Amino acid sequence: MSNASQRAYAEIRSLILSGDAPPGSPLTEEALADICGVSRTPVREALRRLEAELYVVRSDSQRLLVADWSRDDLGEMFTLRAMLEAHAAARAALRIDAGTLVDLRACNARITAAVGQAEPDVATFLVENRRFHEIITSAAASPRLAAMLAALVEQPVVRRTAARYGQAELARSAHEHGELIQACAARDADWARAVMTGHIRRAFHAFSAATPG
Amino acid sequence: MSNASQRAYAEIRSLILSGDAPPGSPLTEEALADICGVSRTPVREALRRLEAELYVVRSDSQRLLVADWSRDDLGEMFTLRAMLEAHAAARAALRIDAGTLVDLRACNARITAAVGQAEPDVATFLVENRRFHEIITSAAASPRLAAMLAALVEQPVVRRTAARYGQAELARSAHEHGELIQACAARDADWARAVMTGHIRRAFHAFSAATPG
DNA sequence: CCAGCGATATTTGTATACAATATCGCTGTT
DNA sequence: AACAGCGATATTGTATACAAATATCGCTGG
Repeated sequence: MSNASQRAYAEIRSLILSGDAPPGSPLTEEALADICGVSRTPVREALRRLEAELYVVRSDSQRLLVADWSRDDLGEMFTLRAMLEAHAAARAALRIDAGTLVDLRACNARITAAVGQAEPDVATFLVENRRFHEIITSAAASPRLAAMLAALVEQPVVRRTAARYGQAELARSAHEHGELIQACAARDADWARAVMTGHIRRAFHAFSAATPG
Repeated sequence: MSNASQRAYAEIRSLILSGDAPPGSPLTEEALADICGVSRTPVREALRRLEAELYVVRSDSQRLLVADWSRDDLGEMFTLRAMLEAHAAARAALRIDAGTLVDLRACNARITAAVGQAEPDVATFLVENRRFHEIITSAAASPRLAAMLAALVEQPVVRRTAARYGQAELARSAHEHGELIQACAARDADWARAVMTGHIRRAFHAFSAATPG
């Protein structure tokens, strides 16, 4: 997937996640091509990928609609993410090298600094938190796992979760990251798995509490 | 994905899984278009999907190669499949309806019959085994889970595993299916999860024993 | 004989044209 | 007024043409 396709993918995905293209609204290739400033061909490739990732669904005969994620869907996404990311953490604990461990510590130091103040820097938290989880996933050294997780980690979902977190919860999140680093340094896969499972499931409950309906 | 795209997908996938296109061999769009009797456009769509499912990988600049699955890759695939399919079984136990339970029993009755003889009918076993697992996955009622599992269940891998099984192991497999049906009928998610986990992991070890290198 | 380089050829990426199919609205009939 | 049938329109699916990127191979110079 090269230039135009990737831009189309990012653009359409952003339309969906920002809410500009609300659930159930139709996505026509030509309109998207206009918006993205490319032809239909790369738009189609982007749509096929979004379809595989269940961001869009096919309605009665072939028309594409923005998918509508129910409360149950979101719960299932969090559960799958908890399973897969915990598995990634366990693998990472067994495989991570010293240099990556240093990166992880540095990353979490930035998170700790961002949330240590009375008025936490949520923007930095979001960026570094994402990076932290990416490092873990990458250290798991399983492209298949990484691909599955990529379609499961939604920044807007994380954002809503973080918005619900107060300073205390953000700090606890950073603390859990620290414990995960300890588990990795100790090469303790079970420990890492348990910490990550709790980490994600707590996020799920915070998200649920923040979500009406 | 309509007619030509789907045929291209099935055709190329079959080329890869049959070994006609061995690991590492290059896949050029035009050649595949000739083989499939369609133009490059549907071939490209098929390749994008195969790429997402990790059947093919991108080499140095943009050329596509048939992926080479290492022993570790296969182990990771089995582990992921065990996790996800066990999760599917747990969900299925909570959601399955009476009619589907009847289908499941009928399916496993055919499996039991096929493997009950001294000379087991492996072909029937393979067809009905696949159907059995599909029913469970479908009863889990999670399109996301179903999509993830679809890319993980390789018929050639299952075939090699079954080929390694003797009559006793095939019969045990059928028995495990029966236990899974019991767990579902009892609405016992933990039981279903445990049975499915063991079921897949045993298959993995049989496969490993059958695989040189 | 080998390294570096450039022309050629191959291959992928993107746009566009065309075909097939479904949707929607209109008209005419009952 | 309601509905069937039909035609216009919109949308997707496929093929092809062209552009850009990349590899291949032969040439030249050392």
